[in-house]
Amino acid sequence: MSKDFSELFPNQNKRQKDFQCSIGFTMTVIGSKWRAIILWHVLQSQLIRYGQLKKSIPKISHKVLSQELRNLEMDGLIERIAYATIPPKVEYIPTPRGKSLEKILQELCVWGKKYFK
Amino acid sequence: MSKDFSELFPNQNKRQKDFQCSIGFTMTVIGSKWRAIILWHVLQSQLIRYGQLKKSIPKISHKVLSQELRNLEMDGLIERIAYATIPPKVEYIPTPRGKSLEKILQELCVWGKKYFK
DNA sequence: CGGTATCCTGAGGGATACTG
DNA sequence: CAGTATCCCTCAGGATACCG
Repeated sequence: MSKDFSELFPNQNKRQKDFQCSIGFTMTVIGSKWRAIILWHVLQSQLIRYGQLKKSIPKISHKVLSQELRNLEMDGLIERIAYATIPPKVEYIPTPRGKSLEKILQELCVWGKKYFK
Repeated sequence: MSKDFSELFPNQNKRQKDFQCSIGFTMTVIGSKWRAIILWHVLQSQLIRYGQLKKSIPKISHKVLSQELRNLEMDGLIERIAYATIPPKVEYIPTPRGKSLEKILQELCVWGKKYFK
C-alpha cells in the first residue's frame, strides 16, 4: 500500500489491503449495507443535517448512521460541518471525491429500479 | 415484494426485502465481498471454466466461489453450463442481465484504480 | 441534537474434507 | 474437475443507554 494511498484513505488501514482488482477496493469504500445509500442522500441534497438524514433513511440505526458518516468522512467523500451551538447542529456536504461517485450511484439506482418491483 | 420480482430474483427471498432506495437492492446483488469481482471476470472472458476463474481470483476460497456462482446464477446474471464428462467440466457465461451490469462494474474498476495505488 | 460506549446476535465467509 | 457439507470464527451492524 503506497503512502499516497494511505493518505487519501486513512480509513483503509483497518480494512482489507490486497485486492484482486480495483473493484474490490471500490467495494470497501461504498460496498457496505448503508454507505452508498448515505452518500447518495448527501449528494442529492448537497447539504444535509444529521437529523434530516436520519429521517430520510429511517431503517438505519442511530449508531450505524453516525459510524458510517465518520467512515465516509475519513475516506474523504463527505465533509462534516459542526456548529458549536446548543442544541448542536451538524451538516454534511459532499466533497469533490464524493461527487465523483455520483454518476455510479445514479446508475446503481437506475439498475435497481429496473429489476426491483 | 411483487411476484415479478420474486421470479426475476428467486435468491432475494433469503435477503433483505425492504430497501430505502433501489441502490440498496442493487447492493444485495453485487455488494458482497466477491460477487462483483466474479461477475467482472465472467464478463471479461465471456466464457470461463470454474478452474480458470479460481486461478484468476486466487484469494477466494473454493467454497465461496462455488457459493457465489450459485447466487449469481440464481439472480440470473450468469448461466452455468455443465458437461457430463469425466472429469467434469463447467463453464460460466454472462446473461443479458449480467451484461447490463458491465458498464457499472467497469466504472467501479476505473474509480478504484484512480484512488488505489 | 448529535456522538459515543457497550453489549449482543447472526450472517458472511475461511479451512478442511468427502463425493461423484 | 467441480460441488457440497461441516465446523468455526470474525465482524458488521442492531438495541440500548448515557454524554456534551
